[in-house]
Amino acid sequence: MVRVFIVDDHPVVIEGIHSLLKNEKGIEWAGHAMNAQSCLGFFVNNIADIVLMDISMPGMDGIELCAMMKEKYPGIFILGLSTFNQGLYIKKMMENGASGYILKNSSKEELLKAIHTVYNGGIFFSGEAGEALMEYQKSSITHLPELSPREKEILSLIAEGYTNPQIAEKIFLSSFTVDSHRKNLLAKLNVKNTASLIKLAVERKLI
Amino acid sequence: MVRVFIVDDHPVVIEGIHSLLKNEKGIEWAGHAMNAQSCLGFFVNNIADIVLMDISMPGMDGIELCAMMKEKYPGIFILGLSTFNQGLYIKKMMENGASGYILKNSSKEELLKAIHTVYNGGIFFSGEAGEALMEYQKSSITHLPELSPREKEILSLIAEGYTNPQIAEKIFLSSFTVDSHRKNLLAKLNVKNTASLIKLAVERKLI
DNA sequence: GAAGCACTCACCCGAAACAGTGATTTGATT
DNA sequence: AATCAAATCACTGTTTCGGGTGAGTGCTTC
Repeated sequence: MVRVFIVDDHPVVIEGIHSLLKNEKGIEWAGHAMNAQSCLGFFVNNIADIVLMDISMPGMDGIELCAMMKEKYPGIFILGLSTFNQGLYIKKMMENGASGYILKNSSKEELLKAIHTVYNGGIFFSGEAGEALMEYQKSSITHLPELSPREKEILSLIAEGYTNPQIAEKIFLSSFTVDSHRKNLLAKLNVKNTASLIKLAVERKLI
Repeated sequence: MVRVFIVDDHPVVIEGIHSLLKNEKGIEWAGHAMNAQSCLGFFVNNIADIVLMDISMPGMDGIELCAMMKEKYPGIFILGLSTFNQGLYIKKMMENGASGYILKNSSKEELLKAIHTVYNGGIFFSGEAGEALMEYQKSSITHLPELSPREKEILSLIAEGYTNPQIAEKIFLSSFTVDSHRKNLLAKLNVKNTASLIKLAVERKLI
């Protein structure tokens, strides 16, 4: 019997997850709290195996609460809970001892899988959250050099499919100049051709 | 019976629209949420046909929420809701799959017309921004032609920055063949060069 | 069996991109 | 005053891209 507790400031989420789990065998509903203080209060006299914890809450957020809970009760597994993929927060929560992270709009199957995985000492990420974390790490490792206004402008025009001579005509420059900027873009962003330049630019929202 | 759900952080707006619709035959009040999280929570266990969605909300805004909702529940139609013509936001919301947009101070008649239009798969706009955005919607609705497996493979390799000869070597083809596929990609997707090809591919998640 | 599509290969040619090098001007910073 | 970065322009190559055209194979569909 896995005792599940939930901390979330949104009644609908609590209700939603409660109703997903209430008839599930092997799962016992330990209770819920709507903020960090209530959660800490609950665990003075009670216990649970898994805490589903919202990452963003008024007052103390999930990241802090996660650290406190793991310090006081190292045996309790914490599963981060959020509506959207935020690589940075996911990473911080993991650093503070969480065992995984799922999206609030996960399916019942995914939720149960997460709970059982974590209960058995595993790590669980819902697919999209895992991707977000990896994406975050990828982008935080290599932080991009600043592009000058002119370079951004030309980058956008390249992405729209204009050639050097066309760009030159459009913004009243020599095509040599456009070419220079283009080469600088390749060098600055450390890519070898237009294809990878545009891929990087779109993925990293440079345009 | 059209089931209508509303997401808005202003109680007055919820109450106002509720009272406009509650005695309307053919309309069923599915419920309301005051933020994106609650909305997503609601749809874990419930369903609706139309979601009236405020464009600007604390936390996750309507634009993000719209994208998530359409991804998870493609059959639900979303109608943007705003106090005035916010061109940029409306455009983004349409890009994320909304079916239209109405002003909060619309008349009952206009509201009903919007609901029924959208419920039947149409696009509805109130306000001056309507015409321009309809035009926009037409172009973004154009669905992309299917790419063959080989084409997808080569598209990915192009995006990774490989040239034709490099791709040819990598997958044991003649560089002429790779070039043929490349030209077919440009033709099929109706773009004029590598830059716009890759931009389209990344934006539309072809790779 | 004809038609259609995916996949393959081939060649020509002009345009564009990429590499390398070097230079001047201007405005901000120190 | 000296330095630095951004922005501008120029020339010379080589490589790659992109347009056009054509053709053979194999597999599926009608």
